[in-house]
Amino acid sequence: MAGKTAKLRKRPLTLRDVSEASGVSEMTVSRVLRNRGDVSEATRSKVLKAAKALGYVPNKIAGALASQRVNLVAVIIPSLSNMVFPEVLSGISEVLDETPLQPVVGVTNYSPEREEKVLYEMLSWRPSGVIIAGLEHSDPSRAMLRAAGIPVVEIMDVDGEPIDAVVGISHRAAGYEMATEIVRQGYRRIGFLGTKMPLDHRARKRFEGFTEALARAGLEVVDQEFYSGGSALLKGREMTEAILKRHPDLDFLYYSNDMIGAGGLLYLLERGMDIPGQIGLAGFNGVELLEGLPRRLATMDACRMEIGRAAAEIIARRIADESAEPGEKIVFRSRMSPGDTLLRRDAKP
Amino acid sequence: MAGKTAKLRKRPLTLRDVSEASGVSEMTVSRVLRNRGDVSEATRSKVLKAAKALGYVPNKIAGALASQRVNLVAVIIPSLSNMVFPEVLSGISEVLDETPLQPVVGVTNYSPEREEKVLYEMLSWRPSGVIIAGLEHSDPSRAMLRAAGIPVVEIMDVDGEPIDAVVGISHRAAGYEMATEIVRQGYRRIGFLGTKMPLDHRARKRFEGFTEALARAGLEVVDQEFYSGGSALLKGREMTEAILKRHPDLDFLYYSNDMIGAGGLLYLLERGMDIPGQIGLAGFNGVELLEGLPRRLATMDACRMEIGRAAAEIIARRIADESAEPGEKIVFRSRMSPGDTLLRRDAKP
DNA sequence: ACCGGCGGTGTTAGCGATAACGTACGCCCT
DNA sequence: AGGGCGTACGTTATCGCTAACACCGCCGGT
Repeated sequence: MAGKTAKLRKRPLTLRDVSEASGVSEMTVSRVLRNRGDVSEATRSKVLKAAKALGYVPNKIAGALASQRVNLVAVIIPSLSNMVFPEVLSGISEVLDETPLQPVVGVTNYSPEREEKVLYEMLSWRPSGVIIAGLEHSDPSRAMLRAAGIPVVEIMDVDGEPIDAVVGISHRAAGYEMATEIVRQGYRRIGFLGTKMPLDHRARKRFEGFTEALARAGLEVVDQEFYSGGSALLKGREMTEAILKRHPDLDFLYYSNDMIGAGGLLYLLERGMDIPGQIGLAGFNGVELLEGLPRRLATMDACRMEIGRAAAEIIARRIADESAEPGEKIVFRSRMSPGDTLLRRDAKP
Repeated sequence: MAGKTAKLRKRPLTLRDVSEASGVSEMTVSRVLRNRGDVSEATRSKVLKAAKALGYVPNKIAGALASQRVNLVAVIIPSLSNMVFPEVLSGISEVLDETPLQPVVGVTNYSPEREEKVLYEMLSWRPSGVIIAGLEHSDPSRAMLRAAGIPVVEIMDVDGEPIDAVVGISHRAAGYEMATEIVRQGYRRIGFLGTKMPLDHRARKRFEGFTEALARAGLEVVDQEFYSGGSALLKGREMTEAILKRHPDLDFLYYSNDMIGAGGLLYLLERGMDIPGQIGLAGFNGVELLEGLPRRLATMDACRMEIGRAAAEIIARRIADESAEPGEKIVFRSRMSPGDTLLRRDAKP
């Protein structure tokens, strides 16, 4: 019944094998496998049967070289353990799933050198487009992106000079808005807790926007505390303890991300602090995790899924239509969610 | 000074452009760019200068086709939002970074159909090896993996029939061991809370091992509660509330993962329950997050990083040395960490 | 002086697929 | 009957790179 199906072969299968097995030319097999061009139903099924029997998997390497087309989109992000990026990725996947395009992910660990290397590797596969986190890249990286001659979408952040298209939120504005609200609610002695990473430009921009708004109100950050590595939740606890030890009179803590914010929240609740009366808290990101906490931490949504979707849509459009305009810019508005850790004295009655 | 560097070109750059710019043959350029074969220092630097000036990025598609070598390792996992898999990935990356190999990730969302599709796509790029989560695959998937003629490492789980090599822990044993300890500590009315996913075979195996150990002690799970989707932490709360409403007399809750376990823990602490006296809790995975919680949840480590590393090492070895033995099997031992939510009455005084 | 060997470079022939064009055949219409 | 046309295929020529070998000085040993 069987055939030479599972036989251990030395030479890998090619179109030729399928063509011989089904008695038609390689070209016809190629047409069948790609659903392109006219093939009669009879030969189509004959070919498909042969291909399946042999267990043939087309060689996209050869296909891509011949057709000068690669249905890959390079997606370059700093980290996978941040929870932010997997969400962006699923936004991208959702959109690309409806197209022939496929995302390929590269991770830079927030290192410009690695970014450059990863980018080089990815571009050497001649992807049809690039989605890359951030607007800050090394000169060689920018040069490569420009020279690649493919659509490039920089995501997450819009505060800077894009290479081509850009989709994101203004982190500077997000920090500004949060500080404004904090001040409006009457908090005055404000501490900041964040990552040590000088290369997390988005966290930096949030902080800059934050201090700018404080300055406008004649305030400045009373004290700061930084961390790197380790369990963010635990670090949030430790940093909160440390900063309050130095300044027990702080009445607000602004965390650069929700995870350390959550750690701080748990710590303060255990201490029986009055939140948000005695002390207010806020983070950034709107992570799903927060929903299960004893109190909802004040935060701002980073629009992760939307950013992913929008970026993928730009890429898809640009690839489908060569003449589409480059340089598109989409700015999402980060929504504030005050939760239970920020006073809510309404401005208007 | 400049040159025709950033000129907007129609025809993409090829080796030929570099070879013309530097006055040597394409072959020599190829040798320089790959650091292979003897090239004099003079021509080497000449070529490198020209390549850099042009902004040339080699075309791996053509290279791979010509050399019949692709330094990609397909990594196929069910999900990125599970935290487990990013850790496995970093284990893999760490090891592969020391080799010419590069991981390429595909995500299946726990769907066998998607797994099959993703696998097909990846194999069509002719990777040098495959690392794939789980031992359960559709027949066509197994056939493809076998027919690919490349090293295959199935990871996470060792309870089943591997295709080639396998690296993981026994989830059945992990469930068994946890149940044994729970019983040994005197708990008797035990509830189970887990995911609804019938396709998470590892969670299922843990549960099977768990009930088997209970059966041995003449016990069975008193009640169960399942969820799917949404914030795991929140679901953990809700499920805990639900199951205790039905059975207020439960004295132990076994969660199929740490995240819902953490939700349950927070819920019970708020209720002022005596943990682990009145009720004990345990999860599975050993996620970093737990370190920041008010109490340390009892859990078992899934050896994620080690699994990633070991799998990558097998792949690297097999690719470096064609004659290396296939079918290797590495079983890690999942370590129990009783934390603060499981009584600790030692067996021996 | 001759030869072998070696470092350095060029030549030739694919790798496995697809684009573009070519051809055979049947069918309808005049 | 013959022209015109559309369908269903086959042929040929790349795509950009590398393996394998050929080549060519130049060196030192005998």
